Amino acid sequence: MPSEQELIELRRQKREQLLALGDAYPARTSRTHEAAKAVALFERTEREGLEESRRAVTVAGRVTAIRDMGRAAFVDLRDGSGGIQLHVRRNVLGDQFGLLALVDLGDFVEASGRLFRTRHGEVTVAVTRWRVLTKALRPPPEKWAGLVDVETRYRQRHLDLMANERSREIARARSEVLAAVRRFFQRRGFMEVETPVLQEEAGGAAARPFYTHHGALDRDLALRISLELHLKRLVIGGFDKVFEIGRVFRNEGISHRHNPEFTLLESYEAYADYEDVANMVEALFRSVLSEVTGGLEVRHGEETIDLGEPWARTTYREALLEHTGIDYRAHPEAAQVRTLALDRGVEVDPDASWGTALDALMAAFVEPHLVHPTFVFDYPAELSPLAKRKRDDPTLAERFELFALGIERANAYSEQNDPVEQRELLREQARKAAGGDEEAEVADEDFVRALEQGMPPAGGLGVGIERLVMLVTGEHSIREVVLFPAMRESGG
RNA sequence: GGGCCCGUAGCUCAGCGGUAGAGCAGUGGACUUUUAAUCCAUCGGUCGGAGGUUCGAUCCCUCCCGGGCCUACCA
Repeated sequence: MPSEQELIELRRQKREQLLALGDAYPARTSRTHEAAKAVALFERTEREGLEESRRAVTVAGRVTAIRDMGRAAFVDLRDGSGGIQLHVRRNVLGDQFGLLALVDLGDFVEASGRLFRTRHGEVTVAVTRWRVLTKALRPPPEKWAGLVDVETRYRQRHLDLMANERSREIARARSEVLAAVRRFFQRRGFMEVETPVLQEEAGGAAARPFYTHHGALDRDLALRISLELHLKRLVIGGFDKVFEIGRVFRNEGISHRHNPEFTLLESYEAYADYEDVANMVEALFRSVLSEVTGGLEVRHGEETIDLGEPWARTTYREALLEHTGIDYRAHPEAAQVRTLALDRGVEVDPDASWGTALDALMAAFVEPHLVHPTFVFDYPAELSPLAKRKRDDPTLAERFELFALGIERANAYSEQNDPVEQRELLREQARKAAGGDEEAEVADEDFVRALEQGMPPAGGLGVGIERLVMLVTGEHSIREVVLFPAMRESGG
């Protein structure tokens, strides 16, 4: 019989014995204190020198260690608040001491008794009564090295969370980031909304969508790739400040920076432009960072950056010129830019457009250097079909991206609200799509029709939540900040 | 997608041509203030899968499956 099966079989037998004695899975517990609260209570009363310090408590949690000394044992318990130690003694517990033989690592138990401090100084429950709350059939990960195997950590995240404090910290940080983002927008008078995930056409970004099928309607539907087009319709409808935090899906490669589904934050503010949005982003990031970490510094490997210092501002043209010596105005043909890229060892598709080739240069030579937070303003209009053109230079769009630690963290526009121009730009994209360009955006006639109703000038923002959580936690793999990252089918 | 690396006990890892080891966990025993408890004994393996080379393969070769890092695209 395989060893794992033996381990499980032994635990099954203990479960049977527990059931014979009463229950191995009682529904009701009588916990009076979380572990951390019990310890704090003891420490407080102890400081005050009260006799009452030996207060009786009932705690409950998962057994993480058992140190058995024959007629007595120490049992470590952990609940959501932290841990506390139990001391079980034969002469105190009598018959109930025998329960120790049926308790394994990973089980949940409840224990009552007075608090005391051991010789080594640990606050401990002197157990007078205890019982099993949940019998676990599988053993927990090893206690010292913990769970290291990355694949198991991602596929069986419960084991990872059980074994690794860091994983629990990251999960909590993500939750706090989301809460802090919501507080920020709520304070500024934004309304949180929810828009459809299933759509006829997936628009608002350049990405390949996933498709699914609606049975009753017998119709294929796309999963959204952005939130943009619906949110703008809400602005048209009269909601001046809206935001959504929603899952979007992009049918592209999986990597340490890309998960096929990720959480996107988008906000739209009427009567604001991209300069206003830039100021807001700065405030947003600082607010989130200080609320979650208590400071404005971020450590990432060797690098430490201080988001409290003024953020750099440059333009697409200046940044490219500074880092590559290329002024794209001198090279208006796609073929010229492709040659420049190839000359510098950057791979570009032979039929890459002018903008795509420029972006390859940006990604290779500029972005990695943008360690301290840097706004890059005024993208080539060709790359930004949903952004308003600059009045004094129609080849540029009122768009910025924010970079920090070499990675794009935010993307924003003064939104295009001229329906005639918008329709023309989207038709151009449609022509590219028809010509086989998978990156082209899909024209959405319903959206343009809505624009014809009149959209006030508005500033829009997009932030990948995972990217923000990675910034806050200093993690460099998206899989560490997504609880259940996409994996291939398990095999081998 | 390309390059490099990895897959051995439930977990963490050694071994790298002669048929598999340690620690933790488990089991039995000693121990009533331990905390990686300690001490003694002991159980536990299709060495990711399939082929090939060889007298003999966990080890060398090929393919497949899964994973990681770097790189590319995106957010």
